[in-house]
Amino acid sequence: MDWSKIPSLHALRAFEATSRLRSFSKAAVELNVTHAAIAQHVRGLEAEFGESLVFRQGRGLALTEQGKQFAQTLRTGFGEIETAVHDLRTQGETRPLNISATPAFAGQWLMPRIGDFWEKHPEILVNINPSIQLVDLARDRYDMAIRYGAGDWPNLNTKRLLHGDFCVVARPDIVAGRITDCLDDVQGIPWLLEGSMMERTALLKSVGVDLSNAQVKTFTTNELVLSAVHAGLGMSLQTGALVRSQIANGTLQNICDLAQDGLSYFVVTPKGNLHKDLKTFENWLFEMAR
Amino acid sequence: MDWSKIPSLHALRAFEATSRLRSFSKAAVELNVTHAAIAQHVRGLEAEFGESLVFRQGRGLALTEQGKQFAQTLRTGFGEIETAVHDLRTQGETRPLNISATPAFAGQWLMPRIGDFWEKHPEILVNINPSIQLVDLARDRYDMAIRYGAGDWPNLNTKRLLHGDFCVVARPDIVAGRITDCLDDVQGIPWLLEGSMMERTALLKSVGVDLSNAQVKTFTTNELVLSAVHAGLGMSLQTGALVRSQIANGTLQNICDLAQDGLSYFVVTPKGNLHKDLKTFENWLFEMAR
DNA sequence: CCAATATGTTAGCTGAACTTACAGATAAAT
DNA sequence: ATTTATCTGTAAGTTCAGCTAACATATTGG
Repeated sequence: MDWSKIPSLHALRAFEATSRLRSFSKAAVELNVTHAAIAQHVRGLEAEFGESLVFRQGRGLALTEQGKQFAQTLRTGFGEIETAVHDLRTQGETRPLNISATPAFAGQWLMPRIGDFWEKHPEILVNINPSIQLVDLARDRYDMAIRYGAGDWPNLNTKRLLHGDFCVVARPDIVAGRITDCLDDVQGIPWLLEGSMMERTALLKSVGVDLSNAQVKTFTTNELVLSAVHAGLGMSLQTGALVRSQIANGTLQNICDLAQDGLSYFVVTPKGNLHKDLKTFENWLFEMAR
Repeated sequence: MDWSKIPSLHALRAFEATSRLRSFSKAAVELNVTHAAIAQHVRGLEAEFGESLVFRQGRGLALTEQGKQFAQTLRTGFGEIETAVHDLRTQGETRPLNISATPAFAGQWLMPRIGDFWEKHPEILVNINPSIQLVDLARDRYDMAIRYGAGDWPNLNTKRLLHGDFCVVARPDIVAGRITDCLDDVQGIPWLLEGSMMERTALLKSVGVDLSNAQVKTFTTNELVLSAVHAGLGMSLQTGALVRSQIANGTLQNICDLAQDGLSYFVVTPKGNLHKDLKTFENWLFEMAR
């Protein structure tokens, strides 16, 4: 497109408005400038083209034949531009943020804090969907996912939110009187585990816990696991970040930290198109994680 | 059209070029600005809409889904604008100026000076058509007429070019030795007149000249009248403006001024559509008339 | 590993776009 | 016929949107 042959867009707009309203003064009102600005633009176009576009008719203006044809095509052009802008604005109307998160994260970390976000941003709706699966952000129309892993998912933006350190917790009275570091002094206390957490059983094995010689109870969700822990039915392996506040307020006892480099909670967003409120929510997540 | 809801046209243009070329740098070249200007415009649009429109992809850019749709409609709009400009330019290609003038004006005043116009504006072609009739400018496709009269022709623009004062002239030797003001001392010198000039005979009668008692010779055109005057065959009534230069250089003697209010030579142009070179020619005419 | 090419970003500059102020033309009201 | 209202015409002066300059960072090709 050879823009060097096209006059000022402001001038073309001034002429288009003039032609539609048959008046410099009315065009000035529509464009929020003075009639002098409009007149200068239109006369400038006439000078540039070497053609009359408008002429005086009584108190108002009329268009020459060339002016009429010119204005008609310009109006179509500016009309398309207006349509494009309108369509984009309509499309950008508020729809909720769709967030996918692991159930543990959603239940243990996010939901307890979400009240703070609602208070700070009442205008932003957030849908939180607990899922243990890696959702396809584009296909399933998620704006963000909180994932646990190494962070190397292709074609996605990833930012580490929380380190994935594990710890073993139990209700304090269950381990009362036992003085020992880590797992040496918890023989006989049942293990409470989530059935699908193969990684966690692997982790326990790697630090010497022989689950085949231990009393193990499994549940379908980590929520149930945590309910059983709170009920004093045993001890459980949990990610530190999720239970940090309960350790802090004394409802749970941290028996043992089990650091595991490389696996963390990540904020995952799609490349390209981003929800207009995504950055706001993301900033809030990192603020809460500090 | 609510322009307050439409962002900067410069920004929309920057985005359109970016989307078509997939590059800030290439868009900058097309628009003859720096890549920084383009980047600022596009990011400004994203901020205003609260939507991502482009994202980085390696060294270049890609469009989001919304960006693609937005760009498509904008391209149509700017395409129409380009078409409008191109059509107007094509239409305005040079054609000659068509000028109608009275034969006397054309022959005595305009043609002697036209060389100056040709020299100053070799690119402008001018067709000069001598006619004693009032041409219909629109119907007969004249861009301008030089008319003699009161100037009150309806639906036309009129500007007085030359005052219509008359004078009586003769070759200097024809009146040598006679010392008198105006017509008292020219008894016996023949009158040389153009056959169709009823107004002039009426003017002479109104100042006391009795043509029925005088020697009168008539010719078909004013050119022939002036040739006879230059040949020393008599005296003639002429419009002062047409013979002023010959009086000044001494080839003719001004015997008498006969002022006649209200009738003058006018530049007459149509309302509405004007030839692109008309103003240039008109300005030159008034320059010559000073 | 280095060079080339592209985008990101901010401080500072400037001329296109505009305003101001008045004049002139035309139509409506008195 | 005169006055008032409304519109365009125009030139001098003002201003900030649009831009450049300069440097940083990211990505790709050699």
